[in-house]
Amino acid sequence: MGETGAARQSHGYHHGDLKPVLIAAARRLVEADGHDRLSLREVARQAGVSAMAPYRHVENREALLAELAAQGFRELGAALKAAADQGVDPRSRSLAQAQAYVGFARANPGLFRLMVGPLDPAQKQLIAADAEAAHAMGATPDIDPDLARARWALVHGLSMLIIDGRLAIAPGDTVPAIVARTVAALWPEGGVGQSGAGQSA
Amino acid sequence: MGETGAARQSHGYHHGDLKPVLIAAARRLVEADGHDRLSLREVARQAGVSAMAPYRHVENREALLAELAAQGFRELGAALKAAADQGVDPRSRSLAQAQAYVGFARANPGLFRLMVGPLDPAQKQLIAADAEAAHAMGATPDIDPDLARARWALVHGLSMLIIDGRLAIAPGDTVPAIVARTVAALWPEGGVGQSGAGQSA
DNA sequence: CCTCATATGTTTACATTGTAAACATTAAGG
DNA sequence: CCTTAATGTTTACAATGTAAACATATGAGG
Repeated sequence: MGETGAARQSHGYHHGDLKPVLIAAARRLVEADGHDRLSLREVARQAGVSAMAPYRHVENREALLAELAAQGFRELGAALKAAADQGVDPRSRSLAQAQAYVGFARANPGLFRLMVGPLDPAQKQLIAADAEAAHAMGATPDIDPDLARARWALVHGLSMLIIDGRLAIAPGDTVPAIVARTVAALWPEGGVGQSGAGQSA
Repeated sequence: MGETGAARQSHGYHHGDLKPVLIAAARRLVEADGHDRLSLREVARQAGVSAMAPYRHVENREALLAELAAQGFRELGAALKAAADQGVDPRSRSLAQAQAYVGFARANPGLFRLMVGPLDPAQKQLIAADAEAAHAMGATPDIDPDLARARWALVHGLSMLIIDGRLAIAPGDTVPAIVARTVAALWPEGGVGQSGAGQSA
């Protein structure tokens, strides 16, 4: 961890730049144990700080989780935007976004479950903007809202089933390939451009 | 252990038929507050029994949640089976099952999230049979496994988005109607037979 | 009927957690 | 240098999960 700019290095009493450290620790723990098992005291411990120190930077446990969720939505939004920018036709764009969505969920299952799960109304307000932005990124401007909703539900459901290990993956098959074939069910007009989804079997 | 068939009513020291009461209380609390906030002590309190009494009937908190999940999977399996039995052509059968799946999730959101969420490996083993049965009920014997997976993911994702309130429902629109139209996106060959999905506006 | 093993509840005890309150230290600015 | 706000700490308390020891009810066998 590079201590440049704002961070102090005295580290005697005042940490100097604690909040990002807390968030990073929380994120690590959420991935390790799930957001419902996140302990503020353990976060403090990992940050090498007293049990009450986090309360100088977040209102309470829920607020810390909300910040984590907001961070996640910002990252997901960026990933979806990047995916959208790399396709030419609507179909390949949408497939790229599906891969990005599922990819994010697989890379950050604990965080994704937190983002997707129910949250206190107060905290929900906090992440609303970021969540909205991510969703806007995910919804390609289709003519048919039913089709857009179907795509979203499909990709979301696929993500959930995958990260919960409920989807049997045949030996030799890969998740991106499964995503590509599954999403293709919503585009009956021929095969999709399988960019980078190699099938080894 | 020969149970006399019904509950005792002495209720002085021994309750007599505590376990179902505990499970019912737990289920109520899971719906009210979410499974992550379930407190064994509160379950005991609701059952009018001491804090340690539940441990005579379940190993620990996780095991109680696992029993709840298993019960949920049995009910979901029954609902899917009933739905399958009431359609004639494969398409209306599958739509009925989709409605049953989403209907179950909407009727028992807390339980559904528990069933769907991650569980200790030990407890997962416990509910595996019931979960498997429910999934088998949900999977209509299609020729194409990709299509079957797409349907499952779609319905699952739709359920999650709906119970988490992430789906805007236009005034006058209804959830069953949305389900019907969304699922129809996977059957491009014309409109589905909208059995019982009335639009109230 | 009496006795007793067993199933079922209870009380006590302890470690862990979230968080409020009061105290301590440091950084920054007059 | 002295004050003040920001940031960390210690102390304290209530709630939780759960282990251990104790209590009682209930059904089987004498």
